[in-house]
Formats: sequence, structure tokens, C-alpha cells
Amino acid sequence: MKLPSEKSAGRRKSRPTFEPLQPHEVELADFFVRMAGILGVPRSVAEIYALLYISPGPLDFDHIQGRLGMSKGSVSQGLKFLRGHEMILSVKEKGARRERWQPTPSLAASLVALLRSQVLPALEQAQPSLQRVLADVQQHGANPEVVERLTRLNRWNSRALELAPLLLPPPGA
Amino acid sequence: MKLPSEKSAGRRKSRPTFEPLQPHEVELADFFVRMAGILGVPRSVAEIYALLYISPGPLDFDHIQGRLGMSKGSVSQGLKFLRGHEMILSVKEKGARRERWQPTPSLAASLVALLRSQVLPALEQAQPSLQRVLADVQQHGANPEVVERLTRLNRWNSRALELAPLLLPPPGA
DNA sequence: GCCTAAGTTCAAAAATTATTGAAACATCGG
DNA sequence: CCGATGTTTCAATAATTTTTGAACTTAGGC
Repeated sequence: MKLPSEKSAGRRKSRPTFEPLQPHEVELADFFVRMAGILGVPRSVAEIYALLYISPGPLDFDHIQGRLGMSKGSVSQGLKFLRGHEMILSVKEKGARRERWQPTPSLAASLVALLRSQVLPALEQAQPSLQRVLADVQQHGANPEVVERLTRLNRWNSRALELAPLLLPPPGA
Repeated sequence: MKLPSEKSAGRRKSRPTFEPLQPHEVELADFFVRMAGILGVPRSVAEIYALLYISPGPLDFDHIQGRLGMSKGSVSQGLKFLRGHEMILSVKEKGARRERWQPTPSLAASLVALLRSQVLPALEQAQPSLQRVLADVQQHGANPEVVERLTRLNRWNSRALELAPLLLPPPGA
């Protein structure tokens, strides 16, 4: 299970080398990358998540960087993103300096959090805007069909905003 | 209602000029652009849809190009995309040369079609891949936690595939 | 069949988004 | 506090995606 490339073993302090991804790990990563793409999540983030997902235990910063062969910056930002969306959590062992990461128990919940963070702000921001547009159009005595469309759009938006907290409970509920 | 910039009116064949978007039209376009962004739909496509959405009647190619100030190529591709996802339909008047476009009656249905076209292929493609990964991991006698995760992921994927045709009926059902 | 208006294609340019890596910052054990 | 390890930041670069426009194709009227 050890790579032979680690010559003259005993040297301390030398930067350890990491195995490149195994075929099945790559395949899983591809899956996550694809899915993430739909939501506009960058490849590097999906790769990190996939790696944690298929790893038997929590991984630290250097392992992630090493196995994926990506830059420190990307790993840092990726972890930040995943943390921010509550998709991973850290397991800091007592007396250990570094944090080690693993996926949150429920992928479903993670996805919900992700969606929430993308859609909700857009809906909120839209509300006043849509109302202004509708008012404007009504004032200009525009085509009834258009007024009807915009009215429906407004209703939708409001409805979605009301429903959101039920379907997508805010972090901590 | 007529712009004054159209000097010495009677000249035939001269390319007509179009009014730039009104503020409320811009505001609606921004809304659609934002929402489209979440699904990875390009700005130009969202702008075209917004314009059709807020216009009192169907618009032809040149009007779209003129009012949005975008290239022929973009208009053509944008309309192709919207057509492909059944988000607009054409109203060709008898004896008229050009097609004129308007939004499909139900925006909801349009969005469903859009989602469908993005998510379904990914799920389908994923199926065998996920199964391979699971098998691989089981064979290598990996951590039970990981096996469990992958099993759940597989179940999810299958479930989603079964449910998809119900929630998102294929075009023409 | 030809000619012209209408629309499409696609390679190149522009715009946007993601990644890198070096420098700055933080934190812990001593 | 110090020094070293661990992490973040961010400007520069690379990669990707979108838009443009000119050449090409298609369809309709005559």
C-alpha cells in the first residue's frame, strides 16, 4: 500500500508525497464536478468535496492539496466555500495543530443549504424591483396581457419567499 | 410616442432604429439575468426572454436585435436556445416573411423544461459510473462508512431517475 | 431557376471566472 | 514574546465562456 517512490525513508521534515487519485476516485470526482457545474460551483470545490466524501476518515489541508495536486489558494478557498455552506465540518483532535475535514452527515441537507444561499438572496433582492416594474407598467396603461404576466411573476416571487423558510430552514432551525 | 431622432422620415429601406430599453424594462431584464445566472444561462438569453416577456406583442428578429443592441449571432443563438427549451414560440402571420416571437404561456413549465434538460442527462450519465465506484470500493474492502455513503448516493440517484418523469414530464406528455 | 431578404454558423475577440503562488497573517507550544 | 507551522489573501495568470460579425446557407417571391 505504500508507494515505492519514497526513497531513503527516514528523513524528517521532508514534504511528504501523496498518491494521485485512483481511477474510482476520479470517477466519483467527475460525478460531483458535473453536478456542481449545474449550480455554478467551481470544479476545485467539487473535487475537494468528492475526495473527502470517498476518504475513509477526515483529511487535513496538506493531504487535500497533495492528493488533488492543487494550489494552497484553491484548497483554502474551496474549504472556505464548503464550510460556509455547511457541507463539511472539521474534526480537530485534541493536541493536534491542524484541522481535519470530513463531509457533513447529510449530503441532502448540504445541497439544500447551497440552493438556499443561491436562490434566496436573488428572490429577496427581486421583490421590490418586480413591484416597481409592475407599478410602472400599470401606470403606462400597458397591454393587459403584460400586466397579467407581471402580476403572476410577482405572486410567484412572494410565494417563493414565504415558502422558502419552510422548505429550506435557515441554518440552525 | 415616436422618437424625434428619425429625421426626414419617408426614406424606404433605411435600417430602422429602435428605442433603447426603458428603465423598467432594464429592471426586469436584470431580474431575469440574475435568475438565469443561477442556472448558468447566459445573459443574452435572459435579456431576450425578458424583452419578449414585457413586450405587448410578439417581436421579430430585428426588433430584438435593435432594442437590445446585440449582435445577430447572439440573437440567433439566444432564440435557438429558448426555442429548444420551449420557452418561446413563434407566431408567423400568414403572408409574412419573418417569424415573430413571444414567451410560452407558462413560465413555470419553461423553467421545468430547462431544469430537466440540465439535470436529467447528468443523472443518467452518472448511474453506471456511480455503480462502478461503489463496486470498486466494496471490492477493495474499504471503510464501511464510505460504502454506506456511496450506497446512499446510488439510491438517491436511482430514485431521482425514477421520479424525474413524474415531476418533469418529457416534452409532449 | 435566380435574386434577395432572413437567419445560421463558427472562428476570433472580449468578457468573465477560476486558479495559482508568494506574501501577509494567525496561532500555538515553548 | 519567539519561531515555526498552518492558513488566508489577493494580484497576476490561466482557463473557460460568451459575444461578435462576416461568410455562408436557406427559403420565398417572381
